[in-house]
Amino acid sequence: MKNKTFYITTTLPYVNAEPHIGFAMEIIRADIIARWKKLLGYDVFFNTGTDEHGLKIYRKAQELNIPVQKYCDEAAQKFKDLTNMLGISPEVNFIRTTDPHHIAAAQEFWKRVDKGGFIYKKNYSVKYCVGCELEKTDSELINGRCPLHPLQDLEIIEEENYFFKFSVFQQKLLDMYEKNPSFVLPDFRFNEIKAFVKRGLEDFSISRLASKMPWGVVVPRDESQVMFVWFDALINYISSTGWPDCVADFERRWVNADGVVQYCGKDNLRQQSAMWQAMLMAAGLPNSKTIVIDGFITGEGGVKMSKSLGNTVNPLKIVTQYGKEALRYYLAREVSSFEDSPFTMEKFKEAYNAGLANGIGNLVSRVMKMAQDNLEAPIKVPVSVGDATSGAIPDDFKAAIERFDIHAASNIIWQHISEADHIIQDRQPFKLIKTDKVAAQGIIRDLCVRLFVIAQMLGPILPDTSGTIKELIKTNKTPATPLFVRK
RNA sequence: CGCGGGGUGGGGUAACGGUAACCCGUCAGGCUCAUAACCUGAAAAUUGCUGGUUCGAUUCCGGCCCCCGCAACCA
Repeated sequence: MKNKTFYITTTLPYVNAEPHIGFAMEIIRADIIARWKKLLGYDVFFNTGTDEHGLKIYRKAQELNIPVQKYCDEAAQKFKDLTNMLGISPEVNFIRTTDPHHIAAAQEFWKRVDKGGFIYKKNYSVKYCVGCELEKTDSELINGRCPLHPLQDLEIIEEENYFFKFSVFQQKLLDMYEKNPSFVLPDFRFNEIKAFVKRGLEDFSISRLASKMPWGVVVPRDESQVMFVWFDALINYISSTGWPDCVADFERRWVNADGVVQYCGKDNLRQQSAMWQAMLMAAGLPNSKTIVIDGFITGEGGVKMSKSLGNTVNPLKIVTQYGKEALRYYLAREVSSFEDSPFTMEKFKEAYNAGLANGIGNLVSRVMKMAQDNLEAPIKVPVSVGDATSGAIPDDFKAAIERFDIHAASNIIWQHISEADHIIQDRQPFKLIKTDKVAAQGIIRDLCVRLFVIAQMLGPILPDTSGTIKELIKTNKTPATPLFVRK
């Protein structure tokens, strides 16, 4: 029998800035789901990568006075390194929008959309601030003026661009939403995008003049234009599967997959759940199946993180200080699955001590010490540790993770940890062993089984810790050093 | 009347028609298998304000106040 397949992707971070905690959260969550599905026996295709075209990157490289490609190569390497540092599944697919295959795919995609009659040319006027030397959008302006240079009049630059007929997809999108009642999660985000589409859609420009900004995918049959970075970047979700060359892979990984999940932050709601879906429709390709929207990690007091406020958090620094499992723990358990959540180093340390050092770490030490000293042999554990259907994993945990509520799923694990601590306190096997060895051994074996179940659930979230615990149970050893040293 | 999210003990969150649960912190006690860990108990919330529905609302409805995103090409 052929394995069921599952597709999951993050958005591709734009390489004009250092990796930030928000993206770390997104990719860790996607990884948790990917690992979970793998545990269930799915053939999982897990995609991430880097978005490398566009004006901002072009300018950034110019500022640094290095070739754009070189800048992108270095930046992409940084994000690749990040995936290792965060303990992301090693088999993750890493796509770069500058990969030749992706570029070819983007051009093929364009051709199909064009063939369908959804691309046309028209004048596009850009508001340009000479002071900033940047194009400005209306939302950036205050009273129609650049807030940084309010005395200067904005220049209006007219250029001819290609546009995508987004407007004609309003009803098709609404119909698609209707047919897929959980297309966007959580539901309040789904409502938001529905309301947005109902208000009416405007066509958007999808190219730029190559003479002004050459760093992009060349438009087929018109070398004077390059694709606007959004358009090309979104296509990665299918070019990564092999489309259009390997149709078989595309069909297996995307078209016929049992799940096609796109994880993204709330700032990406429109792009993922409306624009990209319309683009797929225009190219005659099947839609995604689920879009999961994360909240933001904020600074103290719910304030937005920003460099100017100095409240940003570097995920690599945390990994260096506390380890990747600690960061994964925090992002899974302490951060709301769908709403904004604050982050401070103080909170992080508290959570680390409470959940990891005092929680799972301490429990492993106390249970395995008793087991090592009082059991003649390791307990028998389910042979196939990867078999999540064996009944070892509680149903409520399964349900929570299946609805992408990683926070709730994590809480269930820690309930089990607390329960085990209570059992030790109430039944005192360490004392009972002196008077009724058989009974005490029974309790200790039961505790080992409970610990094994906990390790099973921990698998997708803290893969290393899960493996370590299982190994200790199998060899009936207490850890030589604490799993998580108290900080 | 642009759209959406939120206001719950000192901090962070949960619940959701029947007087509030959890984590951190504080205080007192217990245990000794364990990482100054673990367990028990205590102090601490009129659940933003205000009307209404109801036998009963934190939970439903209306009004108001405040905070935060988004408001289209911000990749």
